[in-house]
Amino acid sequence: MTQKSVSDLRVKILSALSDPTRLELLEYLSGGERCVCEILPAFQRSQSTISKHLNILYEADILERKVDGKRTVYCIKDPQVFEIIRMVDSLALTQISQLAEAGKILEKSLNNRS
Amino acid sequence: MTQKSVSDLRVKILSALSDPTRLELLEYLSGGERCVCEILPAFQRSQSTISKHLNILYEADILERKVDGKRTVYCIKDPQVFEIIRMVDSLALTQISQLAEAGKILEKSLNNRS
DNA sequence: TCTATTCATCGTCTTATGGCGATATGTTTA
DNA sequence: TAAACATATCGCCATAAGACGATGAATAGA
Repeated sequence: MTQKSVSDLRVKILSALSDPTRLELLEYLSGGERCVCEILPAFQRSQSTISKHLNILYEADILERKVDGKRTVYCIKDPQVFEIIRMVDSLALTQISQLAEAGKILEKSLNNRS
Repeated sequence: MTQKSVSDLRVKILSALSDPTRLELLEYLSGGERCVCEILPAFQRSQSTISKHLNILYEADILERKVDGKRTVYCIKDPQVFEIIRMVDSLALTQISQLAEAGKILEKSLNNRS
């Protein structure tokens, strides 16, 4: 049973991370906890949209939420999530540099042709 | 420009990983390169579906593809992708154990109540 | 050359996702 | 208690994504 839960959670976490707005939200929250009214002006999205995104990250257990008076404060639950993102970036960078390398080789062979 | 590319690729990679079938495909391919006709019987999905999933992983630069006669062989391009998945699992496990911990505490307090 | 095999792609359907405005809910403040 | 504020949620639309069967294209073998 735990096995199934882990693979479900795995997909849930990865799905939550696979959206540009949510990645920006995480980056924004890397500076520490913020209430929604602070977050909103930093994003060019409607309040309902941001709220929904925050909730998706919360449901995936990536964000923590605490209600403080009439405000709701969100923060990163486990900074390990940034390690994941960094690894993805690292993979992406490897791909890009390989592409650039291929580009150079291609260019060189095109020049040699003339 | 590279900046935008990295964040695009980041989302592309994460999206590619956020599907249970594709994660299973990666796991299956962790044993080494396989042609599609080997992969198919291992999955209860139509040929077209598997082909599409493989293509998504290929487009995200996670899989490599080589045509060999009438076969197409897929393999993991960079094993670092498994590091990413392991980190996600680790995050998921932390969440589950925290949940279990909370469950115990709740149970204990319920018992104490009686 | 005809046939079978292997795989990608297309068309279609259904469901999921992201976006928004409007509305509901709870909380301070006047 | 009324008004203002802060958020979540609802209902809707448009687009994306996953699934399948059917078709297409390439290769291998008879």
